[in-house]
Amino acid sequence: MSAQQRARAADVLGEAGVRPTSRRVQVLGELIAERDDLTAQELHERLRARGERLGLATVYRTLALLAEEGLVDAISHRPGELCYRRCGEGHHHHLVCSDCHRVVELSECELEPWLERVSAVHGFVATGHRLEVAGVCGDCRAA
Amino acid sequence: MSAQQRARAADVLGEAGVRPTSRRVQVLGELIAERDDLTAQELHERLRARGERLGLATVYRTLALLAEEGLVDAISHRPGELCYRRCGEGHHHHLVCSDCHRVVELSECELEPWLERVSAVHGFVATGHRLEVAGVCGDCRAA
DNA sequence: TTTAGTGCAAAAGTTTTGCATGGTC
DNA sequence: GACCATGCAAAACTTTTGCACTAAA
Repeated sequence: MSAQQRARAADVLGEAGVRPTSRRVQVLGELIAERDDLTAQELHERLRARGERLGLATVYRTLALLAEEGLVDAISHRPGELCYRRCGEGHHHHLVCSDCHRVVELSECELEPWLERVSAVHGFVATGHRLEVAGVCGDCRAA
Repeated sequence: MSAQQRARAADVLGEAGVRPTSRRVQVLGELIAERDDLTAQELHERLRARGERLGLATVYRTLALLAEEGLVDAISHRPGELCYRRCGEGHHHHLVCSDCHRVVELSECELEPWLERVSAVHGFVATGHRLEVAGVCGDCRAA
């Protein structure tokens, strides 16, 4: 993680009104540097491997905070395991490669009108939805 | 769970080529009788409350088997917790009430063409998708 | 009799919590 | 000094596994 990423992470935290402690900067910075997603355990291992003596509980607490502030997305590919990713703003879904776990954001979500209509048929008012798309990316198909 | 439900559960198991043991009949019968969904723990508690001395591990093993055979659906509302439900055949999604957990099947899924198109833009080949819709049902809105 | 299923207990794995310590305003 | 964040260890919780025992084909 470069100094630039650390500075950007600190900025993001500051703008969100979250105190930019060194641990939070490290965790968010790591997610900013990562193209795909990471579990709390993976994040912890990476930072430990760099000589950081941070606790696993801190990683969990930090990720929960970042997710609550909307600074990162929590994605669940498999039950019993939450992954975190620094994503763009706004409503979107994820396209994930089953092989290499590469994540792509899909921002062109056209589901709302359909969902509202279908929900109303069953007497429901739709309040939200979660879509996860699995696929195989170009690199993995070539290999 | 009535004798009729038990008979139906045994039929369903037999048709799927799964040996209809008494435990499997009980677990599937319970899911057939339930309108919404149940966790393994809830299922275990219900059957224990009836005086059945079945193990929690058996419930997990049975549910995994039923899900693999396509006899029940595994739904994940919250990460870290799998729910099971006896659903209709074919591809569908779930509309779940955030208040009472009532589940409705949505069978009119029109996502495939859109997903294939959007995936291709990113070099992916879409292989599957999971959509969970949250909402509030009529009963809960009235209350 | 041979195989598959089950109960119980222990283990595994992830996530949360309690509490003392340390850092920050 | 007051408050928030952190490390560490223990606990909580869901799910899986090992193994002896039982039931079924």
